[in-house]
Amino acid sequence: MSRKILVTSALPYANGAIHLGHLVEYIQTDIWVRFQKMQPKDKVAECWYCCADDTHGTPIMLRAEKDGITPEALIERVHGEHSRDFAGFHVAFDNFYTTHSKETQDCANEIYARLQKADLIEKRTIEQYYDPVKQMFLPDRFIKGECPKCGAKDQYGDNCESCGAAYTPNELKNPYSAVSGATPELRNSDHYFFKLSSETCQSFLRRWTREPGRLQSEASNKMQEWLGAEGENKLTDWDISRDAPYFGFEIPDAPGKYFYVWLDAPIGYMGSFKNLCARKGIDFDEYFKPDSQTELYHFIGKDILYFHALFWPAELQHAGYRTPSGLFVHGFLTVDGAKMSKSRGTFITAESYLKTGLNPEWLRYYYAAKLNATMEDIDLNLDDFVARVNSDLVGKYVNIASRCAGFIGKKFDGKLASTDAEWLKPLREASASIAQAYEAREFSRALREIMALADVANVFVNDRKPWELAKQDGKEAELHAACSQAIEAFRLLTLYLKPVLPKVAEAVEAFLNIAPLTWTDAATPLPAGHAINTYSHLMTRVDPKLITALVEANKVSLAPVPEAAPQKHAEKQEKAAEVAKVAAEASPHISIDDFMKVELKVAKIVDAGHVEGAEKLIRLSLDVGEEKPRQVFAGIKSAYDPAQLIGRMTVMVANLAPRKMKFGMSEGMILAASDMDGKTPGIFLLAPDSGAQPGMRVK
RNA sequence: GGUGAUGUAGCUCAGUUGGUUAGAGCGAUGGAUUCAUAACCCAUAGGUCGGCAGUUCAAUUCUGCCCAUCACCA
Repeated sequence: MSRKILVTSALPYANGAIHLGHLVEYIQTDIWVRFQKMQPKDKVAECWYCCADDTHGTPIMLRAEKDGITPEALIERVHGEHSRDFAGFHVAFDNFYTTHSKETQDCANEIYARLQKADLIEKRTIEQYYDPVKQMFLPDRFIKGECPKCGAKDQYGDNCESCGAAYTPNELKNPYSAVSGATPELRNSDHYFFKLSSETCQSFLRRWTREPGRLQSEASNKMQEWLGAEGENKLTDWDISRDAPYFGFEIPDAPGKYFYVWLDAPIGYMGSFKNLCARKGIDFDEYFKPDSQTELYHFIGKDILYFHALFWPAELQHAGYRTPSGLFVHGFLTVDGAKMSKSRGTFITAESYLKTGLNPEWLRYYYAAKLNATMEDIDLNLDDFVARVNSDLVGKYVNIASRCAGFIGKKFDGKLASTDAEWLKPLREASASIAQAYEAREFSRALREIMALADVANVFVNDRKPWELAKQDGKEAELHAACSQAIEAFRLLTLYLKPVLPKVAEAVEAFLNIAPLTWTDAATPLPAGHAINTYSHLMTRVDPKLITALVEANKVSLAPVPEAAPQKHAEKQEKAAEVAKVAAEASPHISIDDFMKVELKVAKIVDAGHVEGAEKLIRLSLDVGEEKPRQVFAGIKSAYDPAQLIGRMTVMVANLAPRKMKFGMSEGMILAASDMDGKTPGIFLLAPDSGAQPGMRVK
């Protein structure tokens, strides 16, 4: 049966620029889609590629306010920027829409209504911080204050970037609103929850995530982790509503309540497709009805697997729609082996790449050469980028046409001889395995294979020595044949590279004077007598100076703390990297004050026991002269038997931020010595001399 | 702390259902060549397959532990 396929890429958030990290996904998807579109209709009847800007949520609302414009104006401006960037990298959406659309709203309302009917929506009252000045409830990331554990100032409401502790906003000391600076107050509010913890969702997801083809094995493992063991209910209900003021869709019959942005984001896929259907006369229901025979694939990054593999299929299933055929999850991009960094200039925007004058197809090729079907991160090594593009694309591939076309033009009036030759057979037959690699998203394998064929073609030209034949009388036919065959090889290589290099392919089609190449054209050689056009160079080499310029253009001086805006994945990463960098550059010495911050106390082990399910941990109860003994988990199981520990004295860090662990709270840390290089085995607990009493300060 | 992943030549990556000399491309070195925007071709060097232990006649490949990096969760 002929396939009908709908493909999506994740929706970029409408408050920031597209950068090279985003592009991994869009280029990956675009290559896959272009490959599908090259297939004959009896194989792939249609393949649609939909995406949209993700336009809702508090950050958009506040950003617009800061810029002094309406959210609608903001998202329209960003939509223009995003469209420009995608077009610049030849990402060919069939529809790049917006979640702020009637279609998305209709779909969201419909899904919500059906979930209500299925008894999967529940209203609950929750307590949340409210900004009395701004008159709005504050998301966690908009509440700042002092870390309850280490006292660091200006920490976000969810975790401390100074000591790493995680907590709830209510625990922050001296909290203030990052929006207005006012002291927030706790208020009650009704919220709507999607009952993800329900039996029906649990059992459905357990089944769904295990079905073949849905998820890559690593993603599937991850899901098992989130779902927990059979019978174990690890999923929690999902808060899908937000209070006004909020930029989004108001929930029907719930004035002042809005759908949380993450509810309508995936629904934006449907909205975008619905919009496309209306314009192209496609049958929307054929794609989204429960027993649909069409295929639906979402390309996403591993950071949003949670939303796409849990909420999304559960929603669709229980709202009476089909679920995705598969999720294609990719890893993150690193640049020169490290997270993208603004201070290093490796947080590279799509716009700056194009403006610097780099060819987008260089990047498409480089990414493709690195991409496979796993969730592994891929690294953009800038030196490697230059070397690889120059040698593969210019040195090998383009060179074949460049070294033969001249003879055809000058000596044979641009007309080809027969291209029927035995040595071209393997090149033609490679079509099947290359197609298989593309289909399986093993792009790196596909390109390795293609480049090996380019080597074959170059060796062929070398062996035939057309430059010598050209000087000898009576060798015209041989020269004609050799060059024509090499041109045919070049045509095949172009065909195979077309999903990756659409613009080069277009130029080659013009040069060869042929119709747009499709996958089946591999079987039909250029006929004898076919006239080709004059060759003009198809691609230049990467000038390393451009890379230097690009990095310079993206360098941002290590600015003070960025404004309080919730951060999408990459920025968050980038920021964490900066924090780590600053920490690493700190002086090798600490002051006495620093040391005194650590409160060391003598502790008596009053109880000790094994921890079920932990390989290294022992649970300790420590008397430090306080009312109640402290519970501490220590990774010393390999060296100590709990029974022998009871009654012993040791030293603990008493003011370490308590940490919630799988097995309970750990309220401190005991001190033990071990060889950091691992040469001498063993762990050695510290103990005070006799006479020390529980609770004594150590300094 | 838990879970998942990754660690193979200077760089980027293949590969091994355990089996004689571990591969490719780039880079380096030497040669050949001059049709091709110095591209192409041939050759050479370069690896204790992260470390330690175990299973085995045999381990880079299996198992365990450790180390490093990344992510997620708590």
